[in-house]
Amino acid sequence: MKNDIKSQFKRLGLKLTAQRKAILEAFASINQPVSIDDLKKISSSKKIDKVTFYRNIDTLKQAGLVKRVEFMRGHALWERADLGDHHHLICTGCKRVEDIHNCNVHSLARRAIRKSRNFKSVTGHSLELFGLCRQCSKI
Amino acid sequence: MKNDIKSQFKRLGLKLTAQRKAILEAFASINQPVSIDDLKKISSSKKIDKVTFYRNIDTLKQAGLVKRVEFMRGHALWERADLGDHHHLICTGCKRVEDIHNCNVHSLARRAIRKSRNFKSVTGHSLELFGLCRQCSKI
DNA sequence: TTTCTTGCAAATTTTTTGCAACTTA
DNA sequence: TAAGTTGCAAAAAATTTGCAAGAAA
Repeated sequence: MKNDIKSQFKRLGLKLTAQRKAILEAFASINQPVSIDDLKKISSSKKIDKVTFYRNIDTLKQAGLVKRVEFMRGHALWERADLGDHHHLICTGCKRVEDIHNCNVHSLARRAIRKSRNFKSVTGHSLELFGLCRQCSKI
Repeated sequence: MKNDIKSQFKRLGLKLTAQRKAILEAFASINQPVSIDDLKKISSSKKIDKVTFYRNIDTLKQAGLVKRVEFMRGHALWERADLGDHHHLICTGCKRVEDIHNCNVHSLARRAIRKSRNFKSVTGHSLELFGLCRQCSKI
């Protein structure tokens, strides 16, 4: 069972179009969470309609290839799901983003479930730290 | 230095209007994060314009009286800031929300700052766990 | 009576939907 | 060719802005 994008797409009954290639390339070209608008800019040479981005992001999300992250910005941001479980330090000044690794949210999630009467399982989580980078904290 | 809302408002040069009272009452009447629309419904007897909600939520946020929480819903949710540092278990099925207490994000934040070359301080955080409640996991 | 707030209308921004034309497999 | 995908137009949803009338201190 191959695991490259092409096989993965085939398995899901998804067709590998030029637009999808461009979107995957856009994700591959940047390792920061991106908005629909960022994606549109990155692949601006291809003239892809914004609706196509919305629809494909949704498809990629269903397929488990991208994840949504929330930076309290009023619009969704997305990043590749194959970057491993990690979180972010986000500068509220300049919007700079740095990845954080090795935060064991899973043990925390297990404990939350154990303590809860109403919840049965945790299927996802979101952990983001907001702060100031060195430059912005000087201002 | 009194700390009731009235004094707090005065200190900030904010006027205590009927609309603001209604919004604070709406927040007090429910201990779940609420959207602008929820607030509008809760205080529907008062006929407050939606713009007034947006503007006052912003004011209350600046004043540190409410906090934004992100449940990946495509719109902002808000909750009182005086409920103590806690997080949420959110059912992706029925949208039920349960508070989680005693998650020490602060030590995690300290460690992230210590490890980072670029970041100086953490000023806020967001930790949400998504999952299924007992009822929704049966379906 | 000065300053801050509100409501209304309108604009912006973000996301979704319908449908005919077009690709991919 | 059949099934899935795209672009365009339009709608819906979420949020912001300008301004004159109104309320609070």
